Amino acid sequence: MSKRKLGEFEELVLLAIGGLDYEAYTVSIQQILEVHTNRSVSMGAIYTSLERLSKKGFLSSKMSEPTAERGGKSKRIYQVTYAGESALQETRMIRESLWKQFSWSPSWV
Amino acid sequence: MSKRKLGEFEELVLLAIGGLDYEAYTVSIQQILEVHTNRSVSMGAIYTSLERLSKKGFLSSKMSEPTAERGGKSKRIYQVTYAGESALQETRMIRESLWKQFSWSPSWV
DNA sequence: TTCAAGTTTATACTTAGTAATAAAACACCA
DNA sequence: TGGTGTTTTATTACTAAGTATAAACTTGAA
Repeated sequence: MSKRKLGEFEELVLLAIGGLDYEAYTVSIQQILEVHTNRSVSMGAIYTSLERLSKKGFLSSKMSEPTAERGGKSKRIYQVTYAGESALQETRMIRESLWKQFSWSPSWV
Repeated sequence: MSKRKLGEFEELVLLAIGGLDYEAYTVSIQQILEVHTNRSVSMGAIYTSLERLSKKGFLSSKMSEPTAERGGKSKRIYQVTYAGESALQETRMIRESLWKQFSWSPSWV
């Protein structure tokens, strides 16, 4: 067992995939992320993130059949593994426990 | 506006400081983080993070008076700025909206 | 003058983001 | 029917930003 931590973008990618029931591939992930974060996200950024997440065991994937539309080449479909889901839960817990203490006070500077 | 984003560790540091009312310096931040994350955190990691966060305008700081204990030199005390607080809120919102969609399904692999 | 409690710097490693290339499939027309 | 173009997607190579470790420096009380 090694590092198994989540980067900030990796976390968003995992969450996006978890919301895309069996239909998660680079383009649909990109769309979801752009909608939720309200900023543009490049395919390459997603791709490298997907690779790392797969290596860490947080994602599994398989190639789909090609579809009968123009340019409809086969996609690589991703899914969050059990390990991925627990990693998400864990970082969520940590942040929540810190938020409980949090109180913003006006600055003295 | 600017690209002011938060790294995963930067976010934890900000949250920790927000919970340490006027008493946040490197060592107390370290303690809080170790308690909440249950893993060891180095001073240097915190320090570089504090620097970046200050440059981004998410933290302000001042030196304290020395204390009367052995080795009690003056500490640099940090506080979350208004900008820092909103950055935290924003990333929290994004994650929450993604969690709403999230549903983990057993793998097909 | 020694030592504890801090801060700061140097450096290596990991994640994130950009840009460019490659490949698979359908459309369209000579 | 074969070739060229266009769309959709995957992949790789490179650069920038963030994270981690370790060691060096500073200050002040004992």
